[in-house]
Amino acid sequence: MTAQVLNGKKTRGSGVDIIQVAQCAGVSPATVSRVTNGRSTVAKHLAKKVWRAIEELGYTPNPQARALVSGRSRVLGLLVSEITNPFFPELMQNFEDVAGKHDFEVMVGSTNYNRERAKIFIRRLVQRRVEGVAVMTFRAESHFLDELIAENIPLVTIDVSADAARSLVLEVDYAQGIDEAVQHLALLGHRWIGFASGPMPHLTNVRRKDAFVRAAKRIGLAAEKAPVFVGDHTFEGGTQAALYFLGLKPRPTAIVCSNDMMAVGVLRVMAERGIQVPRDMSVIGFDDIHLAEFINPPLTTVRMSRQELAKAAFHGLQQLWTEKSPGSRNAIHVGTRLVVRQSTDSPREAAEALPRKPRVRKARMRPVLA
Amino acid sequence: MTAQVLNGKKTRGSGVDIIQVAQCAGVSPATVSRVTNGRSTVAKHLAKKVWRAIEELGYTPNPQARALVSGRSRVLGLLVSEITNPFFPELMQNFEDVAGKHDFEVMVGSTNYNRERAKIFIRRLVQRRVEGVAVMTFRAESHFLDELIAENIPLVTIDVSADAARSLVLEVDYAQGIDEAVQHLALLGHRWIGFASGPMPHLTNVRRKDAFVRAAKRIGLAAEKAPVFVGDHTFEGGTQAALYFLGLKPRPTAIVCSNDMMAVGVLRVMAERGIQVPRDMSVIGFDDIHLAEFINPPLTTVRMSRQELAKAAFHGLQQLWTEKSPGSRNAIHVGTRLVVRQSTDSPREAAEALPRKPRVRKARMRPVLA
DNA sequence: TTGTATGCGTTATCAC
DNA sequence: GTGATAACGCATACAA
Repeated sequence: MTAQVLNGKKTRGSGVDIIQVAQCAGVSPATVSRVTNGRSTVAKHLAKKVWRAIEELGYTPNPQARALVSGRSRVLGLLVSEITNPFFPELMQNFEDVAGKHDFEVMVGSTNYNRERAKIFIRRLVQRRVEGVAVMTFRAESHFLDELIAENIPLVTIDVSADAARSLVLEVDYAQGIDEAVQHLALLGHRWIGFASGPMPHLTNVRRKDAFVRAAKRIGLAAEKAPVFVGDHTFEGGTQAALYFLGLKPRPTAIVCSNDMMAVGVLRVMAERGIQVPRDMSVIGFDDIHLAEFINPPLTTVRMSRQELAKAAFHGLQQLWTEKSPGSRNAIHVGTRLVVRQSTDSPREAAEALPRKPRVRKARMRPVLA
Repeated sequence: MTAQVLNGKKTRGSGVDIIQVAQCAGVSPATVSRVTNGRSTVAKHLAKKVWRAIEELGYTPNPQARALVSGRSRVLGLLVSEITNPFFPELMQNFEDVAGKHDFEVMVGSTNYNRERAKIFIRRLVQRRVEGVAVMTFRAESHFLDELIAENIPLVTIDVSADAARSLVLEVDYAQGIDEAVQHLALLGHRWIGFASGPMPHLTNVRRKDAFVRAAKRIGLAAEKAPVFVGDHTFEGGTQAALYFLGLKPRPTAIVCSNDMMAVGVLRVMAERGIQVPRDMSVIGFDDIHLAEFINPPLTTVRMSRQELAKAAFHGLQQLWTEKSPGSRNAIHVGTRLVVRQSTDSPREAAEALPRKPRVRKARMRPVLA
């Protein structure tokens, strides 16, 4: 029963429109519009009166009318690959937060690695006239994006450029965190480290693996033949990787995983086999999903900041909006870093085998053979 | 370079409007509108021609224009309490899927138990003229909803009614699954079972706890003094609960938790103390979050179906839309059920103490004292 | 059954 | 700086 009828006219929703505000403030609708849009060409005292009227009437501009006349929907798209992967919800929230601060709404869609789902979602995006899309899918499934590209919608992707005029790529520095991970292990005394990779055609996984191989080489460990198992970034992939490494003749003393879910799978196998982590085997993940600190033992992992990623994605879109010529565009850099928890330690036989670098950060190095 | 200029007029976005379609099909705009809106009052052969024109020109109706003239935004709101709780992303996806099938977009917001966040999000909802909101927050924070109620926006809540004209409540049948859980434990031979509750003023937690107490009573176990620890539905709350139950004089042989995160906390404490689950302690969770099957050991838990919940929420809104008189409205029922995994087993001393029901489903009952 | 005309609430283009 | 006024793209009341 909140002033549903005003001026003999039914009011729906917020009910009050720009004309009523104008009347109440004693100005023209145009001036009200200028005020709500932050145009600086309005006299102070008039703006004041307009704001007062807005306050008094509880006026909120109608977004659909605005969008219609301005051609800008103030809606963004966010495409992720699987919402059940804890990495993404955090990313979504951070993206929505930045977007919201700039008065954008965001449509989120999870492909679940399903081509059809992606297509349907993208269709919805163009139908709703989104002003930009962040494709946070870590896959080069750019054929999904054809419709977006055809509509000339600004696009921000990860790792691999969309090959479109109005697009921009976020370059994740995998090497940074993976270097830290390998050095961390080397310092602990590990000399034979396995890498559980994600599915191989995907660029992001190639990069993670290459970063590992280079890091291992650089550290002087495992020469060029660091053992690599190609999994699929799932829990099951992790169990398979664990089984593979456990079967190796000289068994690795540590496993670095291409993502956290695989690390969780590895942990499960170790637990089932009675192999203590980290005493008998060190494990490192990648992503730092929420779960990483709740699993047993808490997972040492490489963190890729969701907040940084979200901000970079939004700013990338901003860049594309304000950009005149699609020329001088440079990729946006996103860092990674190691987070040490409790799934890494010195290997049991390490202390005497490697007496040369006894100094390890914390006092977590165990006494010999104890 | 996709037909950006048509008829000497710059086309933006999908570019083609209802008038062009009308011309192309040789009918009036009104007829095109009737066709796209599925009005049955259009002659078959004309509709055919219209569809052909739509196809040919790649026409998609402008949602903002539609919303403006019809007064219906085709946008819904979804409010959850914390996006990092794996329960919610699944719920979100399911809700978006149902909504999407009916041509609705959904704005999701996570309060993170932060009053200010909720307020801000709700303001955005009314500004965007959402047609309905699903409040899946499991809390009676109805003061958040005042603005929604004042705008007379259809509201679906969980457990506790919003006390608004156009609202409806989803009644989750906690007792159903919790009964199953307690009976499952009783069948395994447990007679002294602890309950780790969520924060107590909240109705949902009261209901879960009451369901447990009643189930325990009904089963004839633990008389009326089943031990209850009031935690806070977080991982830490779970560790505290575990410590509490471990300190009890006759130590419970099983712990039922009010949600999965607490169960995960319990599991962690058990692991740290070297207490084997399920051999030395059985643990049951509630929710069946994704993580439940990946934790060690996989968690026996009560599943509350996200899909069922999402569908119920949407159908609730539909009901509110089509409803004439806000009278004959009945709550929507949502069930729960036990999912048995590997965190439950017979207590060690059970077999001789309770010889009466030796038959347990799978062959998971251990030999006495082995 | 189909077409014509009006209006939805706002921004933008002009004059002033 | 400020105010009229014409779009924006569509649904719909009404006329035919």
